[in-house]
Amino acid sequence: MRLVSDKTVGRLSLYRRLLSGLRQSPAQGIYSHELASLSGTTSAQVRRDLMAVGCSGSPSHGYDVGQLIEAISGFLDGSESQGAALVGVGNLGRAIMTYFGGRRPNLSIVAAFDKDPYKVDRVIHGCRCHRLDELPRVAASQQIRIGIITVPAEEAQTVAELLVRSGIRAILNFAPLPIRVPDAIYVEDIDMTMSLEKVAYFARQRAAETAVRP
Amino acid sequence: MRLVSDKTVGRLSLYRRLLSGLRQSPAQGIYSHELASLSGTTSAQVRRDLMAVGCSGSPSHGYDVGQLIEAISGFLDGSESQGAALVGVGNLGRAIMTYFGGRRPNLSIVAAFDKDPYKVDRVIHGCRCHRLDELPRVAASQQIRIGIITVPAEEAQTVAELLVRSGIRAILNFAPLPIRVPDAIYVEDIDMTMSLEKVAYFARQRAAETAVRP
DNA sequence: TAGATTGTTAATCGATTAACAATC
DNA sequence: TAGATTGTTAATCGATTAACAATC
Repeated sequence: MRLVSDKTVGRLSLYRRLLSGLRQSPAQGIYSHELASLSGTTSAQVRRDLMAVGCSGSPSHGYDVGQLIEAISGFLDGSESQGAALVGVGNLGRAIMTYFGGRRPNLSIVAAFDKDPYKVDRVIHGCRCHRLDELPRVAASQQIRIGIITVPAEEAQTVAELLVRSGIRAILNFAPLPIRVPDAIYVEDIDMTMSLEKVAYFARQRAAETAVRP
Repeated sequence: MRLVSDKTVGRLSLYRRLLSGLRQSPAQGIYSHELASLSGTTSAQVRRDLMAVGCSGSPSHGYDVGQLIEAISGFLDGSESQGAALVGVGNLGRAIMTYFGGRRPNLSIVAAFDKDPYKVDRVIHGCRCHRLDELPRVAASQQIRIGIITVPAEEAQTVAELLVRSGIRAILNFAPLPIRVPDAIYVEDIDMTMSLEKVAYFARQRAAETAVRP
């Protein structure tokens, strides 16, 4: 399979969800401009992304919806299912566990970790909560390669290093500070504080712009 | 104030948090490469961002930390405080409310909304939960210009349109589908499903790379 | 056929990076 | 002074956009 960019992978994830939600007959087609309109991109962008996963359409019928879903799934999911480890069973951590709870068979949170002894050994949303120092053992035994960090900022770096030592290859980081890991580890940051402050900035800016208009 | 890009605003938000966490003497300086190392960017990037908010440093002492925090705050926060409205008081919504609860006096969630009558009129994390149809009235009376969407995907578009009708200027969207709003409205998407699927993809890819190595 | 869409190449755009004189 | 950093301009890079022949 060809090498694709970070952004393309993200758009493919969105395309799949949009296509799955269509609920039209399997044989029906969809044009690139239709998918572009749904996903908020351009039709050229859509065609390029779909080409990257080996999909081709026809000028008369566009792309086959069922075939697209299958191709994107084959590209994103691979052959075997993947489990993720979540570290930090606070309010946010529990919400994330619920959010991803039993969504997809190919990708789910299979183990949670916390340093708080009161949370250990409880089952939250069908997922066992372990002691933090059991991470290497559990990650190895369950072949976990994905880590999710939902601990406070000051603990994020320590947890990141523990995840890396436990054999994790990619991290979804919710802590509001960047973590430093080896280049071989993929990190995706979700910095909600940054996002809210950006929104606040542009809300003020747009409001000022409108106020100036005659 | 000069016009800055979306990304610069995000980085400034991060710089401020990093600088606030330093806890060094107010008179002490910081070099661009130090801030770059903390934030995961380059020193040239840092200098360009700081120039955008009118900060200048000296070759001998770098940038004054206190002055930087003040300049970035002046740029991001503006003169008056802003309140945000959160729509969708589910697991994720409540976690977000806790997360941003009483953080900053300049920016906080001041009202929550849900269509579920059992949630209405309760106070969650010091924040009153209103009926969804009260959004226009509450937003107008409290001059709310920021909206946060934490409802399920299928309700996101309806809620987005209600927010726009209520005078909101910028939206933080947690729903896993893009929302369609007028160009004048700023939208920041946090698509956690996309992020997790990206992480899963690269975890698999990186694992495969390592496996191939001799 | 006519008309719209696909696949692919060339052009554009913006952001990042490199370079370097000015500064402390 | 010498050495490192700043501020600013030029070069590079990558991604997006435009263009257009091939296709149905």
